[in-house]
Amino acid sequence: MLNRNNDGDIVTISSGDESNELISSDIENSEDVIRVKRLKVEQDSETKNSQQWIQTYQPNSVKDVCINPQKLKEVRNILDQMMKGVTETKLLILSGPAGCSKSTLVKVLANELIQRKSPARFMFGTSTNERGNSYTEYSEQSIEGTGQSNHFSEFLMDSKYRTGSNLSLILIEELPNIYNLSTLLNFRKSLMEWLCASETLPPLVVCLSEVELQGENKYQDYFSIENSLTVETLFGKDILNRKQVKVVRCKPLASTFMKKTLNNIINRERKIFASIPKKPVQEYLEDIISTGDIRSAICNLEIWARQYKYTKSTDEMYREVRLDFFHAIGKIIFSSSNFDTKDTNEIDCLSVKEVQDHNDNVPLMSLSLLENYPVYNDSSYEIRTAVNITDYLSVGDLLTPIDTHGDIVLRSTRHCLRRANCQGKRRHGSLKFPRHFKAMREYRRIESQIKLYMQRTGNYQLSFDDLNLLYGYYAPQIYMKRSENSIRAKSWRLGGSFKEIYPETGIPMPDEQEENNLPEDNDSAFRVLFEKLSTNNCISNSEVSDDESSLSDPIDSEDSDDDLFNDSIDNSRIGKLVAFSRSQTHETKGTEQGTENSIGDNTASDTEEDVFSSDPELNDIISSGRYKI
DNA sequence: GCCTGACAGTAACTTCCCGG
DNA sequence: CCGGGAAGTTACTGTCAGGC
Repeated sequence: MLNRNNDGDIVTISSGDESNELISSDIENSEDVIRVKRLKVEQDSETKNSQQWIQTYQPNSVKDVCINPQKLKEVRNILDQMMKGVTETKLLILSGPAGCSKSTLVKVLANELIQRKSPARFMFGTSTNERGNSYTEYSEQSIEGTGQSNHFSEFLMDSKYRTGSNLSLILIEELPNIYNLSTLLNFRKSLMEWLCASETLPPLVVCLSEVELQGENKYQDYFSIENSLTVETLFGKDILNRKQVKVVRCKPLASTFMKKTLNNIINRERKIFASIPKKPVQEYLEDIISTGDIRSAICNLEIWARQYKYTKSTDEMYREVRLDFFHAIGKIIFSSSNFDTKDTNEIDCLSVKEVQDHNDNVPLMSLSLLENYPVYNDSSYEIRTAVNITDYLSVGDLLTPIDTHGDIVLRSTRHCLRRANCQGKRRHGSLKFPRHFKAMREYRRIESQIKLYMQRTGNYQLSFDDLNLLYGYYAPQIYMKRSENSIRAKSWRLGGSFKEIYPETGIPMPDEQEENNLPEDNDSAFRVLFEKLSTNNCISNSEVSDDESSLSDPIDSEDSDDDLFNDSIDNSRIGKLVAFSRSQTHETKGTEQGTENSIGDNTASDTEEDVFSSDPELNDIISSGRYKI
């Protein structure tokens, strides 16, 4: 109802939508009510805007919790029995990765079960604070004036009396400093006392986000709470073996449940998502859903959606760059259809000008024209035309330092094709992607895989080159070699699964499904691989397919959907890779060792390396500064 | 002795169907 | 359209036998 403060302003009104209906009709039109309504709307709007989605969409009921229904059912049954006192279970341990809705589920279930048990307590409760009494959460700051190691035991002592009409679920999400031995022992001792107590106790739940810690020694030779915070290392076998303890293990959330929750948020935030095309939203959803962490997924989705209109998806920009680029090639090869009404010379001039206005990457344009001029009339023209085009492209290449070299390349190609002696109706083949694009796509794909792998394993110390070498080259070798260091690696790896690697073949690329199948843990293969890298740096099979058909694809709809396609050349990285490859090649030649066990034909690959390292054209490109290193 | 693949069992996930 | 349940699928783990 309405109250007034000393100034006569209305300051409170019953919360909830129903409250508005309670306002009597005789004051419906008064200024006060209008003012109150406006204030309430503004406050709600401000509160909502200032809150993060993770707070706004925090589940209030069990049906809103993003979790496997079977898991929900299991936990609900256990908690229900604990609250009714019909089970011997006194401690429920919920373990699993972060963001799998463990603690949210417990809090919501506590509200539901205790509310059902004693509804009178909640009849007059209107604020979330009052409703929060259904669970009591441990916090290191919750008890003042107590030594740190006694925090927890004091908390449990106080919690013992939260039974009967004062019933509360005791939730431990925040742990005391269990890395201090005496605190850990006190923690276990307090729990053991709780389990052995004869009196009726409130339900005690510990939510543990299991983590594998990565210290300086990332190859863990031992298993302890210092490197693995798990149910076993935290509680110890004495507690876990007791019949009063129940452990429920949760897995990362399945995509179906996360998709449902996130789509619900997208629906409710339709104002923000209205300006974002559906496709990037769905692509981003798939990306964040794969983590199995609903909390970080909601946070990431919010940041992504709010920033989208300013930054846009980089993938989309790449696509636009690519499409513009291929339109430009088409305008040079076939001339632009925009000027069909004009005479031929004018069409050519305008086509070239249009391309020049929008593309300044002349070397890439030259390369693309070189690969695509044969599609004009399916190469059915005099050989002289082809010779002239390649000559002009070469001249344009030589004249790179001159500003007008792009003009020469474009005009001469258009000029030659315009004068090509073609009989009958002209028929054209499909334009092809330059191998540069294909190579960049592969480069970015591997790079993103490595970044993901580094994120997952926490191995930030190793460089991109190191990881590429480790997982693209040494891992399959070590695996295939039946030595004492052989490792049976079942998990995901760069370059494809091991079962697809054969001694006589190169390293296959992972297929689309496998790309998403990332490893959960850092496997011990890293150790052997790292040692291998530091003692035996050599590359013998860095094969690059020269098969033009494999590198140049016709433009089709399938390629248009390729998100990883990108024209951005990271010159510094290319320079580093070239320098790295060369240094490895020289080392290999100098030491003539370490390649006995390498995959494939060493002679052939060595020859390729020699050709690569002594390529005068490449030297010229690098020394002329066209690829700045 | 080690590696590998086949097989079985289990748990979790996905899909489909049905009723409200 | 949504929720619940059943059935099918997938992933993971452990065991065992055969090959090197």
